[in-house]
Amino acid sequence: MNRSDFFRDVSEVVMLIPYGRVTTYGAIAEYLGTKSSARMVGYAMHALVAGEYPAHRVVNRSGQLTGHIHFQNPGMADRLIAEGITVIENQIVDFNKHFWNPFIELSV
DNA sequence: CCCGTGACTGGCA
DNA sequence: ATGCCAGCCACGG
Repeated sequence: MNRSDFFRDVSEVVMLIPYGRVTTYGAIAEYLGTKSSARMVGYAMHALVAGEYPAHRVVNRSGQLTGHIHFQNPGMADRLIAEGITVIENQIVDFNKHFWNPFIELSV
């Protein structure tokens, strides 16, 4: 799998995240078979923010909006709040209640 | 070509 | 429970 494949796959998974749900960099990385490259998933997000992808639904393992800096206009938190998710200080409240697991939801 | 820098994470102290 | 550390690897200077 080359870089562009990876980026494309990441964008596909991100696109599948349901409204009002969130997932993590690691979950996506693991789903794509590159478990140890969660960081690359984060890197791939740069390309997605510019596009029509719900990149705001991807947070870190503890439910923190570590990528909020890369959003403008509606901030990352505002976009999530708009979807019914409670966010306090860049931290999602009841994170696991909103967590979307690619493995289970896409029944691999 | 080498080096520092991350939207990260699991494991272990 | 909390915090630190070593892998991780594409990019830009």
